[in-house]
Amino acid sequence: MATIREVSKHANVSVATVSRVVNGNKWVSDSTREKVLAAMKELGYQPNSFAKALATNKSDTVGMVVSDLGGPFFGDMMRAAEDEVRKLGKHLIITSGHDTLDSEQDAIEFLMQRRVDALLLHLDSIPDEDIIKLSDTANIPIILMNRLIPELPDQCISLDNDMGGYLATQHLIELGHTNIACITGPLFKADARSRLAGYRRAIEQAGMEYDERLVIESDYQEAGGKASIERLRRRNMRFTGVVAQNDHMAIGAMNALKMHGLSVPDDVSVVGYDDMVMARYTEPGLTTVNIPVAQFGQQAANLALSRLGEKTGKIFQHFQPELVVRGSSGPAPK
Amino acid sequence: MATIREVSKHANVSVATVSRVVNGNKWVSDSTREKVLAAMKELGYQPNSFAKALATNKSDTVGMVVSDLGGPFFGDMMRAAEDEVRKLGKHLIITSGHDTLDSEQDAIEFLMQRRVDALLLHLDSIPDEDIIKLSDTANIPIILMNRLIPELPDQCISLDNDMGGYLATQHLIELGHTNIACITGPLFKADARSRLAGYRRAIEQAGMEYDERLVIESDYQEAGGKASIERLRRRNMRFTGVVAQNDHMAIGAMNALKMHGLSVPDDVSVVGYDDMVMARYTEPGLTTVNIPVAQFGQQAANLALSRLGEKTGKIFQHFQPELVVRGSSGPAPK
DNA sequence: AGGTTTAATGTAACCGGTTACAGTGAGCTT
DNA sequence: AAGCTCACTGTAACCGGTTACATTAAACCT
Repeated sequence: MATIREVSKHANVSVATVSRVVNGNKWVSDSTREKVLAAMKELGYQPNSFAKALATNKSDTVGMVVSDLGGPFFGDMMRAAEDEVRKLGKHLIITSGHDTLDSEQDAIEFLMQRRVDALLLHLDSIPDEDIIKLSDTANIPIILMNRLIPELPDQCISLDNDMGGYLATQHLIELGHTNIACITGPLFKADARSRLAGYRRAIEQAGMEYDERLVIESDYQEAGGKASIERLRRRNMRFTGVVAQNDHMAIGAMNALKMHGLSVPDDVSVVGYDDMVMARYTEPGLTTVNIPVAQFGQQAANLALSRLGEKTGKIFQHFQPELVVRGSSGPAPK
Repeated sequence: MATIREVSKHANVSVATVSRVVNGNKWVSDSTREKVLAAMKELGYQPNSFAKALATNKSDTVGMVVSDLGGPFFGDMMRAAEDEVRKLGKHLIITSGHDTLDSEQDAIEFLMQRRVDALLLHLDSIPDEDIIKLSDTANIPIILMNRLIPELPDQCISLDNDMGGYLATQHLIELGHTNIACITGPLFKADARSRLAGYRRAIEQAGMEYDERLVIESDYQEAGGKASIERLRRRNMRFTGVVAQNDHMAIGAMNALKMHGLSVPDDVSVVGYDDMVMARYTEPGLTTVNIPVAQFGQQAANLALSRLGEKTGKIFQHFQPELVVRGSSGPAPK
């Protein structure tokens, strides 16, 4: 692999001149530039990115941590972020946090050691304080995706989860439902708490009473959704609507309801959250709340790049969810 | 950020000694090691990976090119590959080839410039010859995923697509179907051709005649599956079974059949290929051919690592698909 | 005691770029 | 013609590690 010095010998110029040509510095005469370009082409010269990074202390690399490299949710986010980053000739290094505290910390350390220029983080387990500390000590832009940390408002790309919970619940209320259950994610997660708050707000605003017995804390898994229906039945709670805090649980709930001979949506309406691919394919199609996942990735990347002074333009940081109505929700039975 | 020289001053030793401690070289006395470790901790020393890469000409990084960062197919592959790579303290850099020739070449060039230690490639558009050339010139391991290049058999992780096509078709034959249509992917792609060959083999082996009019070349998209059913009907072909070469097209086909008032599987049986997540959620569940996607990623990573001499053990390179029977296939109607 | 081995450590060149600074010569001013 | 710009180019230090080789001192022969 040819080095800059070989190129400089070949073209009869100094290394500084070659470097100038490579980096588009204007203080090079046309004839010299030609010579250098010819030599570069002849030797198949490719600059060594490590040497460059070492000398400039910049890696032209953006790091991203996601909870899970699989999963359609993150796929769209990664794709969108990579598009933005590569437009500027930079790389995206993606690592997985595997949804555990250790692994998330490990992933961040990994990327910091790689001296990424910025960090796009989707974290589930690391608490706010640690992120704030990281943001203070690391002297690179740190962007949080799908999370709102009050102390770092201008580094967050977030969704109004309260509004999402509200929309889902309000939809069922409008359809005439008066007994609406809620299956939540783990309530130590902020998004689950916000969605629940939105549910409660809708209930109370409609003049109904918030009944804790209709709320089941679950785990964001399909099996959890199923189990939640069983728990509701064992509590002898009457309900004609179910707001699940994600699509997995909603699908589990639908299956459990069917298994008990109940029809969705004739007997019970079900609303999900996330609008994952399968929501379109269930029978009936799942009414759910859409999250602009690709936007998260895109705007997070743009926010980071603008922090680095490499990009200008408006950046949207706070997104509103939208209700997607399909077949799983209908008028309340008489 | 502390450098190795600062640490060496702090511990009253030379840089060489610090380097030895960091890299676990045994020619260091216990007392010195203690001193150095203490100094490292005190200064919060983190080795600069670029300096290391520059000096050793190794990046501890494996590059991966996938067609699409979204899509459940690649998610599982990436996750499995990352797991393996990180077990050895290395990084996976993933870039997207976006399913186009230019973009795939670009992604490879990107990664080569980053001096990755090995390359895991899932390529759709780059022809065999170019890959062979790349493999010859690049002096790092190049591993192909889900592709079999005859000239590079020991660098390929592949699936027996012929067998997959055969299994799907044979399944319908066993159920008594005698008129079985096939909806293929773009036939310039090798996997589509192999799957079609398997279809034909099953048909002919059962003593039936291969009828070109029952074969529709499509595009691996849901809309394409739908359109293919329309074309079959316009051709006035009678069929009670459909073998689609991926799940997207199978789902499109199912929807089209339903739209024409036909029941799946009572009137027409449908078999897909890939066993994507949604195959479980359609109504009825989609009978399909499973691809061990995670295995691809895992074994590709292991193959690369073993080529680098960093790992030993058996590696599986050639996989057999398996039929997953769900509700979309049933006995042929009388 | 002198020579040899062995363990532990240090010195300095090197990896391949960037860039501050110095230097050169042509063209322009006065 | 001397002085001054200005455009262009070169020299060499530097980024932060690795590692071949030199050095040192203690231990172990015979």
